[in-house]
Amino acid sequence: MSSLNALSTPTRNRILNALPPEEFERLSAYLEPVELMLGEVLYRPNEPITHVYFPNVGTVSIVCQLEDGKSVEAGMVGNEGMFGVCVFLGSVTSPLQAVVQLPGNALRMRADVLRAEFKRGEHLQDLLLRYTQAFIIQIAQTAACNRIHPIDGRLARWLLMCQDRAASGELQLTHEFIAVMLGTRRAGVSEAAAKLQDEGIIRYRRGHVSILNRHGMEGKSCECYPVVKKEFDRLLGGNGRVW
Amino acid sequence: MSSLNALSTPTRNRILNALPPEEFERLSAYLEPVELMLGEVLYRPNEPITHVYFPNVGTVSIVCQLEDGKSVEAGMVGNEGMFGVCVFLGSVTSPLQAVVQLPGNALRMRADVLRAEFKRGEHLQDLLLRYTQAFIIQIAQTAACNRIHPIDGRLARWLLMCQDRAASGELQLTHEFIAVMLGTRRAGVSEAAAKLQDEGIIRYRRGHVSILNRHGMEGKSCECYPVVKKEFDRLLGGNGRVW
DNA sequence: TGAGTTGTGTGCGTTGCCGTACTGTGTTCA
DNA sequence: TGAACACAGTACGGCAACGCACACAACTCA
Repeated sequence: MSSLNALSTPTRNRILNALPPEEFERLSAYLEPVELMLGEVLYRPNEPITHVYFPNVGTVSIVCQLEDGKSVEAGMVGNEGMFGVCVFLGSVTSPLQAVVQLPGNALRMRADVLRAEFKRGEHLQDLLLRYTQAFIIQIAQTAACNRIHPIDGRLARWLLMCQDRAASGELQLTHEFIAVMLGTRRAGVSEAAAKLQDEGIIRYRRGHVSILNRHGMEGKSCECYPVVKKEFDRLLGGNGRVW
Repeated sequence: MSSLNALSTPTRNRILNALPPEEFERLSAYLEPVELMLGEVLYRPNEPITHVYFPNVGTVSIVCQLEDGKSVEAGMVGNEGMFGVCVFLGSVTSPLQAVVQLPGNALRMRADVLRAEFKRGEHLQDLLLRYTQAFIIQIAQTAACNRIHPIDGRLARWLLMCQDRAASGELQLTHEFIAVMLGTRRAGVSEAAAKLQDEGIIRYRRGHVSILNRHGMEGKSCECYPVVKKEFDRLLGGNGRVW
């Protein structure tokens, strides 16, 4: 069917896609496709990181785990970015965890290869650094959001971020999982989700959320969504949507 | 009195101090000493950043401002680091604000000079990247902390971080200012501070906090303090104390 | 088909914090 | 010296979210 060869549509990852052809070609020998399985833990806190990942489809949560077993999401990564920033920032470990949130697939690369490529100081370095800046803003805004904003706005924001990265309004998610990401009770998510459903903004059933009215959801979201979105678009050359 | 010349004790900033002499010497021509005045706003959200700062003494808060005028601290910078990371990450603006929290002084450098130095890929690059990693961990932990931990632990943690960076247990701080940083009510800070004072851990009076029992304070702090501290020590070659 | 598992609805008492407000006490000026 | 101001003490009603718990519904698999 498709007459497009592998190199012309090599990946849906926007960082890799932004590379000039010769740089991408050099890298592609080291890129290995992998599946991202729902709930899979790709990085465990403080364990050596062997690979970095460039998602094509699906999303990964960067999660901070606390002593009592609670956890809170610090950031979300989809095909707009990569995870494993600590590798080129100079560390082989990180106290943060990476968990697959929406299943999909990614291209991964050995950490030492990425480090060497980064050191060359070409386009990849620029792209990774700009992504790092966007990621920092995402976390910082989350820090403020977690402190100030009520659960309803946070849930709406979180679902919008998922939709952006999933390239779809059909999300395989349980209230339980969302609760862990937002750092709240499951029951709290159920209540907030019920409100959104009553207003016709989403519809959900057993482990599945459909976003029916994106515009309505944007109205329910806290201010943090547009702040972070703008920053991503500005830094990563957004076209209005993340994908 | 002191027979030490300017170059042998050029600064108390630990990033600059970690540079090899020849690299520092090249930079020093571009380093300009500036005072950090209490409450001074060094970066305003989304306004072009012309200089980066390497604090010697004093601390600066990186603050996220929300629409309703509330604000929450995302990170704290003292002589262990620098601020203006967005400059070498590839952006001239940032939605975050930088406010002087404890007065002191810093060395500043023009943004374009720093960018060029960074691009050389020598030690400064390594140091700045490692610092960026530590800073990310700090913000991420704050995001979780803001969500989960009660105000008493957060206050203790915040005071410890101040003490580390101030190289002193005598802090010029009002409850009002602390409240803005923690993103809570002033009254909430007063209550939490009163508890610490009752236990003999701190003593305060009109705009001044003395830390009397550091060990006791560590016991009151939430887990986030040691997590972030360890990461800073690990990445920036800590000696047990930040200064 | 029926038992077990997983996901959601809902309720209830509790609590930490919010918003607000007013008082009292140091500090700083005119 | 006294007025004005900035900072801290304290109180009170209100509420969002918490922890917990139980019932029911949907899906899975023997």
